[in-house]
Amino acid sequence: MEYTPREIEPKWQAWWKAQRTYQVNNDHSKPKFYILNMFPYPSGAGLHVGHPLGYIASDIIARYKRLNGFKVLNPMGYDSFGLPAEQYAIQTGIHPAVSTEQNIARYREQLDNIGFSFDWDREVRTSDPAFYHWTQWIFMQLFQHYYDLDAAKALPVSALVARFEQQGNTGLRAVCDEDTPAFTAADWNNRTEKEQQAMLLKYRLTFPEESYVNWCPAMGTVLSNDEVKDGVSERGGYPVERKLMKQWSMRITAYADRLLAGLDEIEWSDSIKEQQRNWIGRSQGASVKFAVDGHPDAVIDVFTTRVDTIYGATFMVLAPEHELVERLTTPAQRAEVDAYVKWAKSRSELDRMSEAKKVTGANTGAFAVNPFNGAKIPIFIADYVLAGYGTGAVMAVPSGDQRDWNFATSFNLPVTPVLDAQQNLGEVADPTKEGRYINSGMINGLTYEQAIPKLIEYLEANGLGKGKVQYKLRNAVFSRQRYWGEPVPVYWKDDMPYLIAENDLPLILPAIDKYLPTETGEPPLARAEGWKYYSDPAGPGYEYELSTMPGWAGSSWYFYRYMDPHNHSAFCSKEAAAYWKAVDWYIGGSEHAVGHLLYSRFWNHFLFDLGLAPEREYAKKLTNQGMIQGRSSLVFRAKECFYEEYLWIKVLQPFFAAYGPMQIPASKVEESYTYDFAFETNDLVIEVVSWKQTDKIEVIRKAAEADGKRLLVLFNEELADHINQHDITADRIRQALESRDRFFMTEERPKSGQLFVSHDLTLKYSPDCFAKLHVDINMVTDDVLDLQRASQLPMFQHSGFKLNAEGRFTCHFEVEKMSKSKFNVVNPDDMVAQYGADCFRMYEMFLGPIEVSKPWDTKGITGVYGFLRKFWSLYVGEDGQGLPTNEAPAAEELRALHWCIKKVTDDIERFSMNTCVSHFMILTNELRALKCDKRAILEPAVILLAPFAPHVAEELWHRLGYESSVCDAVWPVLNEEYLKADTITYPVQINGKLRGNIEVAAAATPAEIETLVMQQDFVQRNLNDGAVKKFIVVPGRIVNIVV
RNA sequence: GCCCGGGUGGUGGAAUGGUAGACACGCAGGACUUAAAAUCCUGUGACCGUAGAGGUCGUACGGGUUCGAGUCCCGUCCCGGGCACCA
Repeated sequence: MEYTPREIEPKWQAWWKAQRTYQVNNDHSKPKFYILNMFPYPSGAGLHVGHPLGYIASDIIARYKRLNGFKVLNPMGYDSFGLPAEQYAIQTGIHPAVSTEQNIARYREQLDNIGFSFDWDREVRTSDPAFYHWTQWIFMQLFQHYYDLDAAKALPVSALVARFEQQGNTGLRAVCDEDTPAFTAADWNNRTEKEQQAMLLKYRLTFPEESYVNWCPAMGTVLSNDEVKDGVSERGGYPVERKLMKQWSMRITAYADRLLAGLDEIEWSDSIKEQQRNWIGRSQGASVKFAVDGHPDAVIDVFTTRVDTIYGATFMVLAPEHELVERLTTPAQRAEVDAYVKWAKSRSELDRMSEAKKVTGANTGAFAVNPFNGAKIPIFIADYVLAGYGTGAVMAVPSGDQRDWNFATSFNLPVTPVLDAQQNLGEVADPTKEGRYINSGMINGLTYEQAIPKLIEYLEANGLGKGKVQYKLRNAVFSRQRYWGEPVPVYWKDDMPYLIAENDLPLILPAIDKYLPTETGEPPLARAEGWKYYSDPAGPGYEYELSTMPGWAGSSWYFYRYMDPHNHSAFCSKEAAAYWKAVDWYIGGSEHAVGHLLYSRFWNHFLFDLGLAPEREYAKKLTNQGMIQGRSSLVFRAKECFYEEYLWIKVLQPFFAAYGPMQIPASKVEESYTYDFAFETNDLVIEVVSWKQTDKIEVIRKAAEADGKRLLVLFNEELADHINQHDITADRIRQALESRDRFFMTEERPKSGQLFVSHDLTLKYSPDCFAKLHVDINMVTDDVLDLQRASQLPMFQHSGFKLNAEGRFTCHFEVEKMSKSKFNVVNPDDMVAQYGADCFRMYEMFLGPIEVSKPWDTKGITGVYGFLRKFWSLYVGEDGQGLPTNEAPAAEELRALHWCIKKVTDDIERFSMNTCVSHFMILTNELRALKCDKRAILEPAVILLAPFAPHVAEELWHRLGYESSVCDAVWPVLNEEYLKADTITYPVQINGKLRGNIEVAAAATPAEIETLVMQQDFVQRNLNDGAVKKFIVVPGRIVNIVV
C-alpha cells in the first residue's frame, strides 16, 4: 500500500484538533520547557518558505521535549500592528483591522497545513485591544517610574516627588536629562503644577522630547532611515527634511550598563551579543580640559578613551565647525582657516566618506596647553573630526592613532612614542596597550592598568577633568505619526502629558475617515471625531496624544502573554509567570539583533525591577535561523543605447562585410558624429530614436538637409518589433542606400513599446544598455521565461522579446531576500500539496544548518520523499497489512536502531536537524537491507521520527495498535551495549599517511595491536626499511607509525 | 577604514585534532518495461596507471604547531553581514 500523505495528513490534523492534543493545561506538576518563535507580521503576501524554517526546528524541539516528559509551551501569535496594513488602508480605504484579519486567516491556514504543535488557545495578536490594554499599561508604569542609580533600579515617581518636597534633588543620583538643574525643596514647592510636571519629565522613563526626524512634508509623515534614499522618500521620491518634532522617548540609556552586563548570563550567539555591545557602545574614558595659550577664558573639552596616551598628544584637532575656531585663529592664519572652513562646509557627508584617506586640515596658529606637563601644542582644524560627535575636539596622539598619525605625517608634526612596546612608528601608528610608559611624566614605568586610575585621580583632584563613561546608545524614539498602532494612554492638559485612569484602559483605537495625516500635518488620529478624554465626566474634554506606539512596543513583552493569554486583571498572573519563568529557547531571525532583541530586554529589566518579571533576562537561549533567500528572476529591458549597439553589431557589421566598400568608420560613436551612423562613401546617415520624440526627428531632419545628407530614421520600437529578424532592418538600409530619396521613415507607428533581451544575449552588449527588472518566478522554468503567460502581464504589454539562438528567452537570476516586491516568493502550500507536510518539514531541515542563510531550491526534495516512502514500506506491506512481528530483534537491527537513537538525540540537542534527517535515512536503508519487521525495532523508530514527521508517525503509531497519540509516547532510551562490536577496524597510518586497515578484537591491548599491525604485509611494504620511532594507538580510533 | 561570520566534489552539505567528502541531489551505466515514467541495482573528488593492482594531489592561498590539521596559531586573498571619520 502506497504512502499517501494527502490522505493521512488531513486525517491526523483533524484528529489532533478534536483530541486537543496540543492544548497546554495548567497542570504544573511536570518540569516546564518554554520554546518560542519570533511571531510573524501577517503580511498580505502570506507565509513563504522562509518563515517555517525556524517554526519547524522549534516544533521538533517542542515535540522532542514533550516525549522526554516536559510540559512544553510552544505558542504562536501575530505582530499585527504595522505599516503595510496602513499603507494598504491608505490605498484602498479598507480598515487595517479588516485586512489584518484576512491576512491572519491566511497565515493560520498555511501554518495548519504544516502540522505544527502550537497551542492555538494561547494565540496573541498585538492589535487586539485585550492585548494592547497591557502594552498601554506597561507604558504607564514606565511613565510612573524613574531610574535610581543608588538603588540601581526603577523606582516610582511618587517617591521622587516626596523626596523633592523634602530636599529637592540635592544628593539624588538618578538618570535624567543632561540639562536638569539642581534645585532645593523650597524651589520645588514654589513651582507651579506645570513646572513640577515639566521637571518630572526629565526623570520619567518615558517622556516627550524634541528630536530630529525625517519629515516628509508631501506625505505628511515621518520616515525611517531606510525609507529615505538620497534625500527623498523611497516611495514617491518626495523631498525629506530633518525636522525637530515632539516625540515620545524611552530612557533605555538608564539600562545601558545592565543590558551590557546581562549579555554575560544568556546563551545567545556571539555575533548577536557583539552587535548589541557595539550598539550600546560603552566606552570608558576621560574628559580632559585643555587651556588655550593666551585665551584665559577659553577651554577645550576633549573626550578620550586613551587618556593614558596624553603625554604623546603632540597637537590638537578641532572640527571645522567648532565654536572656538573663530576666536582662536591668529590673524596670520585667518585666511587659510577661513578658506578651509568654507571648503569643509561645502563637502557632503558622502564626499567626506569617500575620501577618508585624504588628509586635509589647517593650522589655527593657536596653542593648547597639556594639563599634565604644560606643553604647548598647536591647534589644527580638520574635517576628520566631526562636530556632532563628542565635543568636536580631539587630542591627537599620532603614535597611537592611525588617523592622527596620518595627519601628523602630512603636516610634519612630531610622533612621540608613549609605550616601550610600540613598534614601527616610522610607518604606522601602534595602538598597543602593552608595555610600560615612556616620555610620560607621572606614569613613566607604569602599565596601562596602573596608569589610568592615577591619571584620572589627578584630573579629578585638580578640576581638570574626570573619568567618564560614554555610550553610543541613544534613548529610543517611541512615537509614530501613524494610525495602525497602539494609542498612547496619555492626554494633554496645559501642555503637559497626563496618564489616563488605569480603569479607562484599554484606550481603543478610534475609527477615522481616512488613514492620512490631517491637512495641518497632524497624525491620522487627529481625524477621530469627538475623541477626547474626560478625566471628570462633567469637566472639559482633553486632547489625547495623537501619535501611536512603534512596532516594537507589543513585541517587547508578548512572551509573557502566552503564559496567561486570557487574564483580564494582569498582563500575566504571578502564578503563571512563576511556573513558566523565562523562555528556554528563543528562535528567530538575526535581523532583529538590535531592534526587538534589545528593546525587549530593556522592558524586561524594567518589569523585573517592578517585581513583575520573574527573571532579569527573559530568553535564556537564542538561536538565529538563517534566512531562506529567494532566487529572483530578472529580465533586461533595453535602453535607448542598446538599439544603436544592436544595429552596429548585429546588422551593420555583417551587412557591410557583404556589401562592399561603404565602410562605417570604426569610431561610429555618437560623440564624434552628428548622427548615430554615417557612411564614408555614401551620403546616407542613420538615426535611431523613439517615435515618442517626434520633435527630435524634426530637428535632425533639418540638420541633415542643411548638411546635404539623406536621413534614415529607425525607431527603437520598430527595431524592437523586428528584433528576431535582422534581415528586415538590413533590407531597409540596403533600399535606402540604393534609393535617391532624401528622407526615410516608417509610415506606420510601430506596435511595440519596450524590448526585453534574453540574458545570454546581453553579454554581447555593454551593461549600461539595460535596466534589470524583476519578473515573477512563477513565469519562469529553469531560467526560461514562459512568453505566452508573460505577455499577459501588464509589464510586458506592447513589449518585444529578443530571443536567443534556440528561440527562447532566458532570465538572469540573483539570490536575495524573499519578498513580494521581488516576485520571488515561494509558497509552502504548493510544496505541501505536492509532497505532503512531513516531506516539506524534513526537506527544510535537510537543506543545511538552521543558522546558515541559503537560497530556496527544491532540487533534492525527491530524496526526502523517497526516504518517507521507504520508511513507510517498512511498516505497511503492499496489501496494506504486514504488521510487525514480535520476534526478538537481531544484534544488527538493535545496533542500527540504537546508533540512530544516539545520533538523533545528540543532534536535536545541538540543533543539527539536517544530520538528524541523514541518520533517519541511514537507519531506513539499513533496516530495509536487513528486511527488518520486528516491533521492538520499528516501534521506537516511529517515536524517533515523530518530532520530524508527525503525521506519518501518528499513522504508523496507530497501525501499530495504539489508541493514544504518538506525541505522548516516551523517547527511546539509548543502550550503549548494543553499539559495542566484537572487532574494531583500525585505519593504519605511516607517518600520517593512510596505508591500510586492520581488523582487531575490540578487547585487544595496544601492545597486541602493535604486534598484529607489524605483521601486516602492507605495513612492511610501506616501512621502506625505516626504523619505527614511535607507535601510536588511539584506542577505538586509529594507529599511526612514525618512521 | 573597523568589527563579526564564512570559503570542503558538478550541487546542498557531513566530519569531539584521528580513514576528508556521511546523507541526499545531479550525472553515467545496468535491471524491469513494447516504450516512457516510477522503482531497484552499480559507479561517481582530480590526476597517473598495469584500470577491481598500486600511486600522487586534494578542504581559498602561504607559513607554523603536532605522530597526525578541513578543524588549532600567524599572515594573505576572496565572499557575505554589521558599523562607519565614534576619538
